[in-house]
Amino acid sequence: MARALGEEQKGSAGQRIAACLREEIGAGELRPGQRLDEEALAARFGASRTPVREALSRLSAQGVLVQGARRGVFVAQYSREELAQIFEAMHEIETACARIASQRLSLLARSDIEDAQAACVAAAQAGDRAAYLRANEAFHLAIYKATGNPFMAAIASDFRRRTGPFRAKKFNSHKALLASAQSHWALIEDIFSQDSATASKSMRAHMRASFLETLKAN
Amino acid sequence: MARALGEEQKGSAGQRIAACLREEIGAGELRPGQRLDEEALAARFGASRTPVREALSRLSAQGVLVQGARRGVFVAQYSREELAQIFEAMHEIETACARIASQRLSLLARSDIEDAQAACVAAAQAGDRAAYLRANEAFHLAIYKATGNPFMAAIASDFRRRTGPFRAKKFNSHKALLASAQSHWALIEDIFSQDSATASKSMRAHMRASFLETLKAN
DNA sequence: TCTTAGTTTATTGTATGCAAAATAGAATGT
DNA sequence: ACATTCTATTTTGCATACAATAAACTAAGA
Repeated sequence: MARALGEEQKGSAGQRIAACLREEIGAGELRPGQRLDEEALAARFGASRTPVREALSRLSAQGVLVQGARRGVFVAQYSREELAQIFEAMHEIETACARIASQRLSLLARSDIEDAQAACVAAAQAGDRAAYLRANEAFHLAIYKATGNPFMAAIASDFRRRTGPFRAKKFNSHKALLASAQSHWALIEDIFSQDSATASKSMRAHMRASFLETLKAN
Repeated sequence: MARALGEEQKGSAGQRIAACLREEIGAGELRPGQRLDEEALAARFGASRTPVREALSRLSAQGVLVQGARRGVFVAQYSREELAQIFEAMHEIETACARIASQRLSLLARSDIEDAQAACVAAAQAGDRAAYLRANEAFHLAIYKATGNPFMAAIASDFRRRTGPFRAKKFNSHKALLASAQSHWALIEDIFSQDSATASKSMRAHMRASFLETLKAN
C-alpha cells in the first residue's frame, strides 16, 4: 500500500496506524483469522512497537481485532452463526438509518448520496474492484450521514468495517459489481421518496440480499 | 475503590485497568469532562504508565473517553444536542432489542430478567443508590442477552456505558429509585407477552421517559 | 514409531528513559 | 497596570530494554 508511509495524516502515530489498519481490514486486504505481528507492523510503519500496540489495542476494543492471551492479535473471524448474528444487528441499524434518513433528508445529503452512487456506477462499469469497494462504502456512509445523527452513523460504520472482509469476498466478478450498483437505485428511490416505511422496507430487502450473497461467498 | 488493587481479574493489566475505569465511568463515579492523569492512574493501579495508556487508548476508541492532541484524555462530555442524538441511537437499538427479545424469549432469559428486577426492587427499597445503579444495568443487560444476539447486546451495552454518567445523575433520591424500579414492571409484562409490537412500543416509551428525565438532570 | 519431558526460541506484556509540545509562570517593556 | 515574550515545568508520545510466558523443537524412553 502506497499510503502506508507517505501519506501524512493527522494525530499521533498510533492513531494513524490504527486508521490505516482499519481501512485495510474493512477493504478485506487483511484476511479474517490472519495474525498480525507487532514487530513486522512496526517495521512497515517506520515506528516502534509502542504506537503499534496502541493501534492494536484500539482496534481490538472496537472488535475489529481479537486479542488472544499472550498469543498475539488476529483479524476477527466469525463462524456462520456469528456472521448471521452480526448481520442481524447490522440489519436493524441500517434499517433504522434508512428510516431516519428518509425523514430528514436534506438537499446536501441527497446530493452526497447521488454523487456516491455515480462513483459506484463508474467503478462498476470500469470493473475496478478496489474502487467499487471504496465507492460502495462511501455510498452507505452517505446514507448514514443523512440521518443527521453522527452516533448512528458511527455504529453503522463500525459494523460495516467488521463485516468488510466477509462482504468483500462476494465482489469477485464484473457482473457482481454491476449488479450491486444496480441494486442501489431502488434503495435510493425509496429513501428519496421520504416515506420512512418504504425506505426502511427497501433497506431491509437490500440487507437481506447482501447477507445471503455474503453467506454464499464464505 | 476497594476493587482497584485487590481483585484479581483475568487478562493483562491494561485490560483490567480498562475494565475498572469503564465500570467507574458507567457508574458516574468519574465525571464527564474530568481529566485523567496517566501517572496518577499508574500509581493508583500499581503499574507503570504503559498499561494505563493501553487502557486509555481502548476506552477512547470506544468513545468513552476523548483524547485531545497532546492535552490528555478526558471523560467524554456531550452537549444537549449530542446527548439527544445519542439517546436517539440508543432508543433505536433498545427498541430493536426489546422486539427481538420478545420474539425469542427463552425460559432462562425470562428468569434472568426476573432476578435482575428483583434486585432492582430490593436496592430501590433499601435506598442504596450504588446498588440500584448496578442492578438497573443488570436488568437492561438481561434484556439484551435475551435477544440471543451477543452483538446487539454489545452495542446496546456500549451506549449504556456512554450515557451512564448522565443517566446516573437522575437517580438522586429514594423516590427516583422506586419510580424507576416501578416502571420496569410494565416493560417486563410487555416483553413477556411475546408480542413484538407491544414490547418495542413499551421500550420506546421507557426510553423516551428516561431521556426526558436525564435531560432535566443535566 | 509414538509419546513425553526438557530446552530453546520467539513474542507478548511491562517498565523506564528521553524528546517534543503545551501550559504556567516570571520578567521586561510600553 | 497591562500586555508580551521568554523561560521553566509538566505531561504527552515514542523508543528501547527487560521480564515472563507460550510455542516449537529436540531428545530420550517405552
